[in-house]
Amino acid sequence: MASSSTRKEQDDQLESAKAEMGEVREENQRLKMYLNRIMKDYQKLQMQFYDIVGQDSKKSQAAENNDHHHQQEEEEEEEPELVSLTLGRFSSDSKKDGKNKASSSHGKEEERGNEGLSLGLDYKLEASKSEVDDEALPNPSPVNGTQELKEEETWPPSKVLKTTRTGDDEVLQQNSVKKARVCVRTRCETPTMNDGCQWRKYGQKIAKGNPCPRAYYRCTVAPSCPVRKQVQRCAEDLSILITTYEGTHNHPLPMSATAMASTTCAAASMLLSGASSSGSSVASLSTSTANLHGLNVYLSDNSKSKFYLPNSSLSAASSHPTITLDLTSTPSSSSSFPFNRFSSAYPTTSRYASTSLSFGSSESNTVSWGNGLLSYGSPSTQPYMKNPLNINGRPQSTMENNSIFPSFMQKNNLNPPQQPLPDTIAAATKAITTDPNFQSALAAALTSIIGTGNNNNGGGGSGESLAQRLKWGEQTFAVNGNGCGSSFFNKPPPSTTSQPGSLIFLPPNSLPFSTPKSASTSPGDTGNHTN
DNA sequence: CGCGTTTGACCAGCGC
DNA sequence: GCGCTGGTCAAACGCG
Repeated sequence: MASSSTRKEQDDQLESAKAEMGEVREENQRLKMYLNRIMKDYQKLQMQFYDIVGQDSKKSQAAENNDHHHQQEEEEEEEPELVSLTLGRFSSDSKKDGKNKASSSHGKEEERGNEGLSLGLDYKLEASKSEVDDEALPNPSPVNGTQELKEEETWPPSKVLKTTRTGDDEVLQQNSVKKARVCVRTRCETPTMNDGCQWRKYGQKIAKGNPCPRAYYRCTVAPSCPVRKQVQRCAEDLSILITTYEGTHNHPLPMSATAMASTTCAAASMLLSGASSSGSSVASLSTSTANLHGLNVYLSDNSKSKFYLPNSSLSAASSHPTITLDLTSTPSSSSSFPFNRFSSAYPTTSRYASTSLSFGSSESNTVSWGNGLLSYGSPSTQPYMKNPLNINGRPQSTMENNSIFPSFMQKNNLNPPQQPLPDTIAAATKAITTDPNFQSALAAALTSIIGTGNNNNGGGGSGESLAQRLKWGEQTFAVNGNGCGSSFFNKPPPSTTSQPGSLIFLPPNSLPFSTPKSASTSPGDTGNHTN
């Protein structure tokens, strides 16, 4: 009797399991359909976009003859390609898009630009690989995604703008919108995290609430490059280095820098995609946390707190949407995600959402990164580079190694970084993206993040008009213009067919973490030489 | 001598 | 309006 009953139970379970599987299959089918639909919509929009752009360019050309302002626009058309497209994302249409962005300050165009943005990330990623980018851009910055977004949002500090620093680009960047920042938290013993770029320190300041001085760096790869970064130690954990990137590289980046750039780009894209939907959706994002198989996606609404320590002060300047990539190894999974405390520590009073992505070691798949490269492995092997690359043949060692905490560094007698191999990175990326758990988790996370958002589009944004409403299952997603993040789902990789029954993800190569095939340049100098 | 860092001063934004 | 703070500038300094 008992045995039969148990057997029956088993059968029932089996049946139910089968039924579930069937449902899941149906779900997958449905998702596929949606995906196809999205693709069609995307293509349609793309076509429309091209048309509009084409018309627009004609108009502007005509107008240029009569108007100086338009002349400016034209100039922008030249530069914009570097600036707006630095992301390298848009392929053939990138130019057009760039143009739009350049003139994004004007209504319609802005919309279009946004559209391009929202749809473009994939492009960028592809483009970065293809020669299109190079062809299209005289001075293309292959990567750095953040940039374009930021570019679009402008590199804000008005002061900065006032300084005649960037000339043409400056004009482009003078959009009123605040630019997103990408904060990267890494467990890095070195004074600064080497991201492959060349930086020059132009200032240092002690921020209130944090005994550790904050160093200001400017990208010196190109004289006119607007990109800056702030480096600061975490007051609570001096081993954690907080690097904040702002701006867009308007120049080609060294291979070793592309990884970071891409990643920050994606992060910013994600942030902006959320932020673009304006306050309400941001708010919806604000409390979302998801553990994506080791990839913690944390969306918080404390722009004020940003990534800083709870007790560190965040200035009023916090009006930048900030996304935080937590590359520190978090002892536990998402639930104890370090930033949680931040969110709790800071009431959500901010104007912009702060988004955190944690690549901690919550699971077997640990992805941490330093030196512009990802390392795939144990958190303990925190990669860092003491000796920055010699791009341009200049010794960079002095540039970033004036540590904020030299003594600290010396004390800890840092070990030479373990250089992550490009393959490793690719493997990590692949592992993450191909993992069904990841995909499903991501789907769930997205559902919770986006779906719950409802995207009320409370206002502000240009988003609404641009918003493409996508029906995803029962959820309705509004994909807003700025959202590169959304583009993750908008377009399946050209070369890769959508993964069956799962969300489309960029192929590892096109992921933010995609790394230069030859990361040779970078870590070479595993230099132990301390300053 | 050139280049990069250091550091004090200055400016602007924000909150009270 | 005032004070605080973050961010930037630029002269001085140090190093190779």
